[in-house]
Amino acid sequence: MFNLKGQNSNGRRGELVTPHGMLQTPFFMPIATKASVKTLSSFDIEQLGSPIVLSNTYHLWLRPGMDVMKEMGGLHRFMDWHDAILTDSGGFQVFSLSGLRKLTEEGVEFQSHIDGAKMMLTPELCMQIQRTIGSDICMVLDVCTELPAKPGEIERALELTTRWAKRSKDEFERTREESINPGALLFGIVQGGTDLELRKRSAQELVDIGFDGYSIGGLSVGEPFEEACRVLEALDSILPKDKPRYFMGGAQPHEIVGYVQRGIDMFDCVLPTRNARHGTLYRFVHDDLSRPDFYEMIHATNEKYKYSKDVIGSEGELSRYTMGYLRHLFSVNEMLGMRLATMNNVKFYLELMEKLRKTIEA
RNA sequence: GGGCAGAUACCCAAGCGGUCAACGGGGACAGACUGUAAAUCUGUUGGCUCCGGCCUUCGAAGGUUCGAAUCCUUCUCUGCCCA
Repeated sequence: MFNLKGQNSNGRRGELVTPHGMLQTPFFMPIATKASVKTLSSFDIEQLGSPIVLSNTYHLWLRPGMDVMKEMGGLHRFMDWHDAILTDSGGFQVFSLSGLRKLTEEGVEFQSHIDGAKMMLTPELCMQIQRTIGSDICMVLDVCTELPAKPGEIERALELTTRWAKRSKDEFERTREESINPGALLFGIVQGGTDLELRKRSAQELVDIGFDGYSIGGLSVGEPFEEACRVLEALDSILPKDKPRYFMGGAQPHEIVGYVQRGIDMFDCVLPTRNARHGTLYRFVHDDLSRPDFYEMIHATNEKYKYSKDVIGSEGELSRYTMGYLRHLFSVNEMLGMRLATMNNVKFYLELMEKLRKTIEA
């Protein structure tokens, strides 16, 4: 259930109720693709204050596999995570593993990137897997296309996504009662590339089917920020006001500000966690989020931090260590460096969302 | 004292007459990363540059040659073996 509490030029402010807690929107989800936010424990994420993490159907399906997931009582118990979980469907892997899959009406035939085994992921199986995982917010299996795409490809992907969305919803309802998490939500995924007419069509078809929320997929795949904004603006009047809107896969902090202004309620992105592992840290520079330079990205590995006694962050664990120490950890490839950087960046994104929520309320 | 092997850029290490400012690693430096096949990938790593080149380099000093990191001589240093 979604409760839109207010809306203005700064964005939408709401509450999303899931079986594992009520989430204040807009919010950001750290990514735990393979049942772990890389380098962090569930305890760490709790400490950092995230009420939700995102995991992945395709990856958990391959490993540990659904027999393990079933035996261990679902992902919440498996990773000892007590708050909400959203699972992506594997639709992004249609894009990122495009060399290893074949699309048919029936579903996606993946050639496992691990052992090469051929595995068929259908919209129905995708729902069953997410039910077994015990996800709170499930995604329909969609077809995420690359940009630019060959003529007709975006349209075909969109149409297939819609047909799969219908099948997904039917299967989602069919499996509700037997599920370990019957109160889970199901989101449809809007496709259509950067073609506004296709986008509107995709959204309308999904709205006709009816979902608990609407994801905007197929963005953050290389298109310019302005182009993504146009898509969001085109969708605004079609997507129901009383349902949450989820921008899949993005973005950089200043882009998130722009997307929130255009009505987005939910985000996820690998940038904070991946960048952290690669030594790039986010930090606030100004309080005014309308300034494009309200934050900076620094390379902790840079020589200029060699003798730096500045602490990494202002509070908690991060206030105990210097940039000089962090730089050292990265130079000698000590895992703690990646962990501290990840904590810093996840904290940054969570704080960004907190600031945005306050901006809307003000 | 004698014999053999070797000395190449920050380190290791190719090269054995011209296409060599010198392969490949490592290190160092810089950058990229957007629903995670990602602790990954890319670039730079002698100096100067009007970006066409120019200059100085392969232990040292001489020499041979049109031309040497590559061949010769001597020296210095290192390792191994024999006395």
